[in-house]
Amino acid sequence: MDGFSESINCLECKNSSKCFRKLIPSELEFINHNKTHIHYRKGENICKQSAFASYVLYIADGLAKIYLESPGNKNINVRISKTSEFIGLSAIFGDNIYNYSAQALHDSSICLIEKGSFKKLLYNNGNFASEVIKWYCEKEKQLFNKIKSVGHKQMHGRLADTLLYLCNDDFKEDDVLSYLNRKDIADFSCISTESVVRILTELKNENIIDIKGKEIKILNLKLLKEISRRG
Amino acid sequence: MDGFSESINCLECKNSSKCFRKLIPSELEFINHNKTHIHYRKGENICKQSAFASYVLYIADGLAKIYLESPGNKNINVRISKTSEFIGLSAIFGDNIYNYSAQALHDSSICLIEKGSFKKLLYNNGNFASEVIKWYCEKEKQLFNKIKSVGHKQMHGRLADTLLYLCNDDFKEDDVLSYLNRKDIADFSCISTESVVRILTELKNENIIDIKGKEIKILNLKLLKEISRRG
DNA sequence: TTAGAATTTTGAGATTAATCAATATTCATA
DNA sequence: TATGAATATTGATTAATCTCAAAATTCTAA
Repeated sequence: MDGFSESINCLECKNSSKCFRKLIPSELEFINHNKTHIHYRKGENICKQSAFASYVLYIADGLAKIYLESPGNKNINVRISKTSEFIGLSAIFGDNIYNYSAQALHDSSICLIEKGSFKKLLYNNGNFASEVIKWYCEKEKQLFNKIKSVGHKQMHGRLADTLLYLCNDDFKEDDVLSYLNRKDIADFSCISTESVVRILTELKNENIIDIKGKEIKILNLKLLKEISRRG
Repeated sequence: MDGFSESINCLECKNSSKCFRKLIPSELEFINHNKTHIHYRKGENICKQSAFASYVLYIADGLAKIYLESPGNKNINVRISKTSEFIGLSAIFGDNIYNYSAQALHDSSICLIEKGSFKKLLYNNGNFASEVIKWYCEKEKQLFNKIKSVGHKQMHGRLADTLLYLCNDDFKEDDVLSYLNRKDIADFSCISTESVVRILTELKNENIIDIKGKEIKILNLKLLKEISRRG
């Protein structure tokens, strides 16, 4: 890791999450004194599944791939997290380890907030804690969708889900696909890389998507959604 | 639904969750005035995925199957929830609908807590909110495990995961399997009912489990865990 | 107790998707 | 820009799993 510390003040942070906006200045000051700030280069691991977790991570500015590791290099990509999102929040109350790994998709600046301090704020500020709960609600919903996709849909439906996720409006500005290869798309869909390639070609031939290298454009959203729905 | 209201006082509730123990008496009194209490018979739906959610549900006494519904009667069983657990917590902040369905496995008594009131308590009591976050942490971890299981493991590994879950010590007193049929086990593992039957027979022949009707006993835990690990 | 319904079990065949191997293309960098 | 490495693509084969059908068993309610 090639990280270096910078002194960025939480009170002046431009990329404050909704959560942090619920904090009063003295609380922000408190966070500010209990965090460090690290720069990660593209491709570096921001956190590793099963590693001891002393910090809650916060993407001050960046883009990260969140994934689960299983024996035999069988990864599952869970989501892409961007600026103003948390990584490893569950470390606060859980087993003290990260439940997933995160990798910087491009150079990213990450805040490491000391776990105990974060916890203290949650106890003292229900408003702040409520925002964190809100965040969990959203993520839980995403995970249910993933389970539905991977649990019962066949390849075409799964890949459609992945494409719909990655080409989602939330990522419009982020050019997410340019940082992902076919194996990444496969790991999102839980199918083999070869199958991804084959189905992408099919979808292209049917004019449902357009492919130029890494770039993928959805041409027929309605049909793609139908493929997702049918599974 | 054959529900009937009872007047059970939250301040005297024997099955209070860890969360509720963080509330002060006036807050419990507040909850008490903003909840109703309903009795569900075995097999009845406690909530339905996509239904409008005005309440957070709390299992005062009971056992429930939590599952995701997909088009074509393809259900996925997510977990078994028991006394002192919440159902539909995410309804508080999400789309105002339940993300999953819940069915009473035996006669169960459920508290319906008005959503707005629950929210108010979260805002005002960070201690309470923190317990809710803790609960989410646990559930998130379970969902990640499910994704790992269903995402890349083959039938044997998935079924092993299901058996390990259902025969878990947490359910020792609950006799969970007696309320589930082969289709339920299949829906937990995301494989076909026929495959479940076949693999159960294999596992029995290899003396890894013992089967007597619905009852399943794990004879060789180490080996079953190995099957789960190998996928 | 018994008939009918529902569930479980077994087998065979069809389908889906992974794996392996070979080739083509792209990328990074010397 | 030339070269090797990494990634992407294609095809053939193999393996995994589902589906369908039928039989056996268990459950339910008259």
